[in-house]
Amino acid sequence: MKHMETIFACPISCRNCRMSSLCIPMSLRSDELYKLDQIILRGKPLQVRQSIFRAGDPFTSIYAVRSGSVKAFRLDGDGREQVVAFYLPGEIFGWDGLADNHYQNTAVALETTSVCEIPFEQLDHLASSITSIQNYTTKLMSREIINGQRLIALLAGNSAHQRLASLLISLSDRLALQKLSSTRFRLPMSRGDISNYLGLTVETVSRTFSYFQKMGYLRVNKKEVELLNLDALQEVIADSDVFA
Amino acid sequence: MKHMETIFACPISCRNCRMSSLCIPMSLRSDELYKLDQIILRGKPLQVRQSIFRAGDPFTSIYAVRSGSVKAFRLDGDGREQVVAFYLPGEIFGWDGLADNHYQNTAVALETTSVCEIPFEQLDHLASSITSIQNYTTKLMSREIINGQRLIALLAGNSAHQRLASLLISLSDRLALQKLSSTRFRLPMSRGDISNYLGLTVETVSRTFSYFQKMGYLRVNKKEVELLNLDALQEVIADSDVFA
DNA sequence: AAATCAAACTGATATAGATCAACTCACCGT
DNA sequence: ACGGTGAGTTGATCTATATCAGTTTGATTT
Repeated sequence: MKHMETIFACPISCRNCRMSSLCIPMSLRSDELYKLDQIILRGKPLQVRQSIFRAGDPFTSIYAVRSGSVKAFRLDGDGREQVVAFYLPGEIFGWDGLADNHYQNTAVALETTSVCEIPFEQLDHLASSITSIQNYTTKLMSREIINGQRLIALLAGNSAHQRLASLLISLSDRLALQKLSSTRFRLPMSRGDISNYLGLTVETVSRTFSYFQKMGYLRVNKKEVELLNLDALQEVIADSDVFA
Repeated sequence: MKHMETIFACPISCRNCRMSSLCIPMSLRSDELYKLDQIILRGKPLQVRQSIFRAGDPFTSIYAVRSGSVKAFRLDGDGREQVVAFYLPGEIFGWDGLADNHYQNTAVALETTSVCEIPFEQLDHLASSITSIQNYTTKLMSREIINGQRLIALLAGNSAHQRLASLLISLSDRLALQKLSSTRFRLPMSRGDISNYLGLTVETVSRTFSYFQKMGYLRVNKKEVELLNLDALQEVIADSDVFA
């Protein structure tokens, strides 16, 4: 073991993972963390468009994003894809596979991405002795339900401007959790992914970016964005046009 | 105990509940079911519009619909309500409260409704010794995540016709699980609830019902519907207008 | 450096569904 | 029985966003 550590300059474990304060380790004592660390699989980084799992694959594991980002989508009736979530570092995905032991979604890397694979059977076994793991995974699933419902509300009741503003604020908030800049960042997903996720066309997304820029709310150039006026964006979201 | 049973003509327990084959009991052996039955609270029926819990209330329990039906909605920014789910007999709701120990949604009865309250702390305690309960609740949450994602896909990528057809087919399928007619039933929710849930206006929902009726897909009168051509409705859903 | 290609942006036009307005009907209380 | 109230329906018009049609840009190949 010691030997291994001398070979690999930077052995990867939860202990030295930058995301540990956002991820499952957050809820664990040191001895518990050790046991968790033992079951986690860390493969080589994924390339853009490489899939982590595909809809229909047998469910084996949940995954945590270590670096990079992931989109999850359903294949809808015919073959159209419908993006249902984006995942950033520290976030955990794959719960959709649990209900009937097969993933319902496909998860693919949006950029060069590292994920931690957490075999569910082993996690579940750990959970039976470490209640904080049980509690935490349950909370994670509840959080996923809430996030889904938040998106449902966004899609059912909001304009294109509100939808895009919401996504930008959401990304901003989640980057802040990672101690990264919440105002200047690179969008990991394409305009096509954004429009699909928000139930709009690419043209509308593009025009809305242009509009926000014209209004001085942000600066945008391809995937680089700088949010210049968070309050204005919040206001876009809040403004139900009850009083037009 | 025996005494009690003589007083109440029909003592309510999971054992004689018509929904037991859809609900948690489904996964349990007889001795396990006994323990579950002990912790479940069964209050008097709720009247229309009565709430089971409200957004912000401390999380205590999950709930199973015994009879009647329930809508769950978020309060969005300002005070607008956004319906995120409908629950029918045998279905379980309240998972949104787990993440941070407060319900995110409000749940209200759409008609006279009986629910079983399952105190979560006690359920969780049971789950630590009865693994089938643990497994089943986890699957229920996963199912809730998937249902949310299905709705997201519906809202993001489908027309008014497709959305309403989807809801009707979903209700039909769920009624079939209850061994009720899947073609003739009473909608428990108002046009307003339907339109809110589907991200449409009441007028559009009404017109779409009329259109389906004109096409002979169904007969509708207020809340009574009779589905006359399931295949046609399925086709409405499937038809991506790739080829218009 | 030229050629190719995909992503993003922008303009012109079309349309699904929203909005505004009126009407019907069932139900409720008096 | 009689007005009142709210849910649902239907019609006329409006508009946010889709669709169609380029153009620009930057990356990749040759």
